[in-house]
Amino acid sequence: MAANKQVKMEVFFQALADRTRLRLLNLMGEDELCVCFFVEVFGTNQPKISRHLAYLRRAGLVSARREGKWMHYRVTEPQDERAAHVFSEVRKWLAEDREMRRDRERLVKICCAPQQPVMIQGAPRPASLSA
Amino acid sequence: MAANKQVKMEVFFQALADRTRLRLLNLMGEDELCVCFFVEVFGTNQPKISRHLAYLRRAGLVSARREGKWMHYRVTEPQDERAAHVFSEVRKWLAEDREMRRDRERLVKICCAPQQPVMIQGAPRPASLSA
DNA sequence: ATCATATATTCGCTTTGGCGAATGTGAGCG
DNA sequence: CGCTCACATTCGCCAAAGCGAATATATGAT
Repeated sequence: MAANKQVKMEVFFQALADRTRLRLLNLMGEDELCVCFFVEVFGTNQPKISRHLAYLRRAGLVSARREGKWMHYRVTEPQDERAAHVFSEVRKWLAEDREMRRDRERLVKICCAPQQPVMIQGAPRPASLSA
Repeated sequence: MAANKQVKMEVFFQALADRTRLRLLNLMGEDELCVCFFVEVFGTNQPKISRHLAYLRRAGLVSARREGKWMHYRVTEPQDERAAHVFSEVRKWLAEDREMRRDRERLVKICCAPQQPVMIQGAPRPASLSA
């Protein structure tokens, strides 16, 4: 375990200073989520998503897990207690935003649709929606 | 007056994504503070301070008040409740940082010194230290 | 080994943002 | 008026960051 990898505050806020990254964090919620879902929900190109996820990873806000061809990303709790609390409050704030809500709804809709979009056929379902 | 100038989240975090601006916000604390004190405490050039204060102002995080030759800046509470809470928690976080603490100490030291630095002689005292 | 799929990285390009130095502005004073 | 003081803005310059397009990598299937 890293003894006390202190969160650099500017780096933390730089990571939050972009709408796409905020949307990514919002869509992850409490669970891990597969890259293809971000692409599908945002309706954007895939490299853009990957670049922003990489940025978040470098900033220490998310971590990634490989499962076969798929990569799952999830929010990482900062070690610093105060930072973790701020981060948590930020995410609650995100959840109230119009566009963020729409994103969530689209995720649900996409997952529950009888006919899945091509991109995500066979992709691992988000845990929160697989109940 | 604008009815409900909604806080744009990216703009909010962009404003926080710079160490100098974080230090400015920290040094203001709950009271208004005169520009010359920022310059003196940070030991930097004055245009740099003014530019960052202007940035914070454009982002809606601080407001300014003129008093003769002097300009006083203070933190502005966001209208949005959730935003205000996040902002408040961020500032608590700032207050725990090493450098931020040093800044505060330097402010006190400068204000209480028997021989004031030339720059701030005659400048209006910060309210929090004039008791 | 070849191919397809899922994701990551690189490449130009443009925009944004930070800096110090210089200059502009508004208030008070003589 | 002209001068000074406190502060703001502008000007080049450079680095960071965002974008779409193209390319690279890794895994699994055949």
